[in-house]
This record gives sequence, C-alpha cells and structure tokens, in this order.
Amino acid sequence: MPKETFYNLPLEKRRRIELVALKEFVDFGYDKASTNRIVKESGISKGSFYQYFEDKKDVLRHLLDLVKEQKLAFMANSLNDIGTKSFGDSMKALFSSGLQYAIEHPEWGRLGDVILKNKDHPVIIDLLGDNMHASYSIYEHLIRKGIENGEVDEDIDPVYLSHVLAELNRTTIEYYVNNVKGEFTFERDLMDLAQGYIDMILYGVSRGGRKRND
Amino acid sequence: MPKETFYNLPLEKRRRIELVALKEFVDFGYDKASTNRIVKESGISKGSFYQYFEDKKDVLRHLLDLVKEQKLAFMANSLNDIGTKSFGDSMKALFSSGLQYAIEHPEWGRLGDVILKNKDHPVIIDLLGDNMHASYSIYEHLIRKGIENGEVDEDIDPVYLSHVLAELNRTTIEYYVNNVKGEFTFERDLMDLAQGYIDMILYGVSRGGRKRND
DNA sequence: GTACAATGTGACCAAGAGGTCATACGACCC
DNA sequence: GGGTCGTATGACCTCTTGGTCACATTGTAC
Repeated sequence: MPKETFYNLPLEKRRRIELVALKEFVDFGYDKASTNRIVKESGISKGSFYQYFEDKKDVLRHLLDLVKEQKLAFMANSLNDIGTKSFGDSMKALFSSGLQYAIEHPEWGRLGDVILKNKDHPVIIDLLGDNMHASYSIYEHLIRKGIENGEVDEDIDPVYLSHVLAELNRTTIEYYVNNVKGEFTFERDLMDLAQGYIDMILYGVSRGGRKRND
Repeated sequence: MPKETFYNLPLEKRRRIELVALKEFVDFGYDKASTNRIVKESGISKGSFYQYFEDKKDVLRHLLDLVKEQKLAFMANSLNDIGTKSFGDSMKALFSSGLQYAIEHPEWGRLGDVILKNKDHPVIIDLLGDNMHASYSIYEHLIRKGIENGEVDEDIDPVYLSHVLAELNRTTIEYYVNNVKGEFTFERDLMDLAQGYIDMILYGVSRGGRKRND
C-alpha cells in the first residue's frame, strides 16, 4: 500500500502520478517500467517517489486496486443478477460490460490486458493472489451451472473451458479495441457484437451449426 | 545469422550452447534473458559468445530458425494436403500435429508460446517479420475457403476469427501440456482430444448445438 | 623452429536499473 | 527568534545489463 504521505498529497498531484505510472506500466510492462522515467514524467524527485511508495511493486499494487475498484463498480449491474440468468445471457453481460469498460477507459482497460498477458510473472502472481483464480472461477462457476441446467455440453472440461473463455474474452476485446476502435460506440452495435460473440461460443462457427441465421 | 565461427564449432558444443540459450529465453523471455547467464551456463567466455553471434537478438533469431525448420518438417504431412481437406479436418490436422510437436519437443514448443505471447515486442516483430502474418494467414485462408464452401458462417469476420483460432490453439496446447502432461501420449487419445476441440469450434459448447453427442 | 590465422578469454565499458540518505525547505507553534 | 514536523530533493550507492577489446592460446604450414 502507498504510504500516508501519498494520500496527504493534493488530489491533482496524486492523479498525475497515478496516470504517469499507469502509462508506464501499460507501455513497458512490469519489468521494463522505469521508476526513473516515472519520476521524470510526473515531475517529482526520486526521493519523493520513495516517500510515497514502498517500492516499484507497490505502485502497481495501487494501480491494480484502483482498476479493480473502478471495474467492479462499472460491472456491478452485470455481476449482480448473474445468478438469475442463463449461461448465454450471463456470458453476454460479462463480455459487453467488459468491452464497454475497455472502450470508456482505454488505458485502465489495457492495464488489465497487460496483467493477464504476464500472469506467469512472479510479481504479478503475488499481486493478484486469489484475484486471478477468482476471475477464472466466475467462468468456471457459470459453466458448471450451465452443465447442470443442460445448457452446456457435459463432456467439456469446465476448468479448460474457463481458461478458453477468459482468453477468448481478452482476445476479442483486444481485437475490437485495436482494430475497430470508435466505430462501436453505439449501444446497439455493442449488443449486436456481443450477441454474435455469444452465438459463436454456444453454437460454433459452422454454417449449419449456428442458430442465429437459421 | 550466427557467424562462421559458430558453425565451425564441434556439433556437441554448438548444441550445448543452443540448448542453454533456448532454456534461457523460455524461462525469462527476451528482455530478461541474460547473455551473462548464457555464457556462464554453457561454459564459454563472453568474448567467445560475441564471436559466435552478432548480438543477443542474433541468438534468438538462430533459435527461431531452428524451431521453424523442425516444426515445418514435423508438420509437413499435415500441411501438405491441407488444401484438399474440409475446414474441420484441416483444423484438426493443424491442431493435433501442433500438440504432438509440443509433447515431443516441450522446450522448443514452449519457445513458440513465449514468442506468440510477446508478439508486440519490437524485437519479436522484427524477427518474425512476415512469418507471424503467415501463421495467421494459414487460418485466414482456411476460414475464407470454409466460407466459400459453406462450411463456415459467412457472418464471421475472417481476420477476427483467425486471431481467435490462433489464440485458442495456443491456449489449448498450453493447457494440456501444463495440466495433463503425459496422459495423452497415445495416438488414440490425441485424436479424441482433437475431435473434441474441433467440435467445440464448429458446433460450440451448447448442449443442443453440438453434433458429436446427438 | 617461425609465422600466421582461428579461436578463446575475462577485465572492462557505459548505461540504466531500483533504491537510499543527508540535507534543505516551508509551515506551524511557542 | 528557535524548534519541530512533514515534505522535497538529487547526488549517490550497488548491481546487472549488452557489448568491446587487447591479449593469450592453439593448430597448421612451412
């Protein structure tokens, strides 16, 4: 956790440091992110930096706390009634609110991607702790429920599928944020996109096998 | 390319250096891979190292050449008749020979994973050059052919799907190599696994939507 | 033997990393 | 004025990095 000194700072200065650090981690990843660059870019001295944070890891921890808080608030609606919906609708809610978050908060969204991509890094493992497992568990939980309901094929290994879905979610959001950018801002387009995505998961990519265009 | 001096070396010494370097890149990724560690581990001097290779990048280039050569030889059969098969069978051939390669050459297989995971790194982009695009293109080509045949849903963006399939392929192989290890050594198991994988892609994960267990 | 080229060596370099610390500054209290 | 407390500073530390280079060793030809 950042030290008290950091929280005593004027809000504006705090935000400035956070944004510079965020950009640094997003642009360079954990290892290559440079504390020297962060202090230079945010116009503070090296000494101050280490009076605000324990160490480099502490900065990333703080950013992850922020993004987690933000994203949970953002996705609260989708997550709340997840127990009441079908597998497909739950997945759709998860995907579309995730994509919407990535569109509205591009830098913070990219932090999530960078973290997920470096999920083998010891520092990331340490920082995420149970959180990582938790994010897989959401999928796993939905899958098991889906199997019980008869919505999901019982032959599929739920643990395997949870990995696939988490990766697929990330890949898809990354693809649309990178390649399609601002073209999908309308709620309607986003829902169409999500529907296509869910159909692909549920019914596959084969022509005859899909439901939507029957 | 490695310098002539390197190729003049006794084969055994060359292999030793290659294996140490491979392990280093696989364990640490490009940036954190240390030339100092490589020379220490392989029992040569720093000076010799730089008489064999231009620079750090040159070593990875050499390893990528080796793995590419190996893997192409390994997958030659699957790749040869890819034009003559259906989308599903081509995908199956691609997946199962890829998995088999990963099982039989774990370290070299992991190098491919590490590279694919760091595909945004400038050095990796430089080294892979058109190769990366080529690997996506295989998928893209199959997808477009599948759409023409009426095998694949025409509503799906082929470029997007090629990214998804490449990622899915990697995730699945990674999952089975990490979690299931030696249990799938028999040809039969491997083909079952591949069939399940392809069915998931073609017909989705929904109970009713899948063909295999109708 | 001498000569010459190929190969081997490790001290050395500059750059950058994360992190520390003695010192200085400014606001408040007495 | 003096004292003190929270904050700001940048020179400095050690460590590791990728890469160099003057020199030593070896092998072969004559």
